[in-house]
Amino acid sequence: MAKSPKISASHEPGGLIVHISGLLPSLSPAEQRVARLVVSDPAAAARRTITDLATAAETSEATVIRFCRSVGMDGYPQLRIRLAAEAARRIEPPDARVVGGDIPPGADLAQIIATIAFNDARAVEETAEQLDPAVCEQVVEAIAGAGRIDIYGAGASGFVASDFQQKLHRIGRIAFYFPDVHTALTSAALLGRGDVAVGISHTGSTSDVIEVLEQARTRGAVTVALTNFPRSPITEVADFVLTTAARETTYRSGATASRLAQLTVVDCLFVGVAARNRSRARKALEATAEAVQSHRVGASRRRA
Amino acid sequence: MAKSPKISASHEPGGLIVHISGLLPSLSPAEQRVARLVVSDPAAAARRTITDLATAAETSEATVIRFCRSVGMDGYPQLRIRLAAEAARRIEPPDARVVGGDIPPGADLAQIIATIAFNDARAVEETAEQLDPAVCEQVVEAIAGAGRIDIYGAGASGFVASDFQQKLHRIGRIAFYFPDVHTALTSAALLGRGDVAVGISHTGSTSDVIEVLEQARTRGAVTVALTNFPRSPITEVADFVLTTAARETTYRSGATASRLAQLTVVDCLFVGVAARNRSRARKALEATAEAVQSHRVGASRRRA
DNA sequence: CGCCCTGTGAAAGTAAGTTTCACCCGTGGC
DNA sequence: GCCACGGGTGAAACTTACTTTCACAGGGCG
Repeated sequence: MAKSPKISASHEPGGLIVHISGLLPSLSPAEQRVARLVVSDPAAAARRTITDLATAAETSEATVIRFCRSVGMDGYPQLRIRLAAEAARRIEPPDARVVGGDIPPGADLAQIIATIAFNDARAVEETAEQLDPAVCEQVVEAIAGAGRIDIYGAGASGFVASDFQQKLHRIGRIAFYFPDVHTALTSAALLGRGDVAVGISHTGSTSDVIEVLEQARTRGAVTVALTNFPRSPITEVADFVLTTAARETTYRSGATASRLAQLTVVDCLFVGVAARNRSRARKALEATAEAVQSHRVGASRRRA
Repeated sequence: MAKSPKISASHEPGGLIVHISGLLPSLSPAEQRVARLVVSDPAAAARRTITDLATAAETSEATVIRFCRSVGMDGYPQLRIRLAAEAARRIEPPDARVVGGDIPPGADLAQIIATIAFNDARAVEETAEQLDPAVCEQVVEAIAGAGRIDIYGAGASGFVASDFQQKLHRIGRIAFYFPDVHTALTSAALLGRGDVAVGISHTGSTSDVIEVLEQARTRGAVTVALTNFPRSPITEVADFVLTTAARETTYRSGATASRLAQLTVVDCLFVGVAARNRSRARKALEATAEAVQSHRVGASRRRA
């Protein structure tokens, strides 16, 4: 009854390595040698061929196979991939990323990259988490049914505004973005019921944007604010408020996290609007995609 | 040894899957079928034998081997264990989120938001993981020491280019961005040794950008490419190649993920450059921050 | 003393992975 | 329009890795 016929069948929950070291004493001497090698460096073992491992354990391939069966594997290849998986899992303590923190003066580039990426990704995730789908829904509806959409944003938020404008345009919505305050004011004055005005401001305190949004509101347009600060002035002139969740580290990070968060929100709105009218949006997108195709080189393969 | 003399050598630190999806468009059709299978379910692929995988991809074993070589592996067994390791690391299938996938037609807004945020955050994370700090370092050095920096980008990548320009400008570097090809070409022609040209193109196949970058290179400038595809044409005219890792879902997502990834890279470079000269950058940033302060309302509290 | 039983490796056998090669097909020159 | 060319491909030959078989060595026990 002893060992040859699969001992613990297929159930080694705690992890393969643990499992193996657990039944190490019940193995035959030659198998134990194999087991010790495997346990001491699973990753290395996974890289070896069966012959290689057998030699290292001073035994034959047959014994290695027997070992595989003893620990519940079908054969050597299976052991190998399980080992690789195991080894991969038991590494990487995600080191000391400074959550939302500053970047230490002596940091090398790899650290900087890790920190930035971590914060950026967090901003995106957290923004999505706290986004209110109900509000989004209403905004989407307003945009989808709008006669015209004006988008305002200054400085860094201007990029986002412009991006949003371009996106909406590509799916056939009539959208405008104005880099200039005066032009924007003029445009806002021409809005009316059934139109939508979107103001983007990270701080929520950019007077230009607030002013324009206010103008739009008095004209009867639905106003939407996108800001990081739920109680900032801009929210007072907005019918709907969408917030980002970027804990802007310091000025050093160039405010990219907030930008990413804004873009994510814009993307959600965009997809929401596009989803309202699948076929039309699809057609429009395909047409615009085709239009730029001619500016690509190497049409043969690298079409992506 | 004829055709595939290791292109991107041995550096796919971020993760094999990411690496493969980046390479995907540069693969031959049959190899692409294999790649897609592997990317869509690495764990399953790791369990298959080469014949099995070949059959599933409707191709021959030979092609699978070719695929292995194309992505930098020695052979199939190596791919297998790497895949297993990879699959193990990326734990937990985060519920029904369609990783890199499309958004189902019937999805409600909450689902859409979750999917988008997930993919966006992933793009940022994976991009950071696969960024080569050594290359970044060199690029940072070049930019930090450059007499002048030209940044090129068309369409969506233009926003990123513009953002980069603005960032560099804010820390006192002489940087330009040209929305127009002809102006850009003119500018490139005026570059020389000690200058840096950065070309941004998600596909890496935007002829305008490639052309301009090439021009810059012949003039003796250091050329840097930022693209999602490590083997795209743009890499041929670049001294340094930085890649993003956005598995662009469909056109529906409006290519935001790739934008975010690009911005993250730009942010890293920016912070890297800024870190090179802390005090000067700090002073410049403070000065520019002050300059826009007057456009804020409610100065008392919301200083952020 | 000899029997059986376990552990073992050599060798044979099978399956997996790899290389070679000829074919196809699209491209570009003549 | 023809032909040479070269990349992409799979069939088949080949090599290596894995698995099984088998014979034998040693040790306990009747």
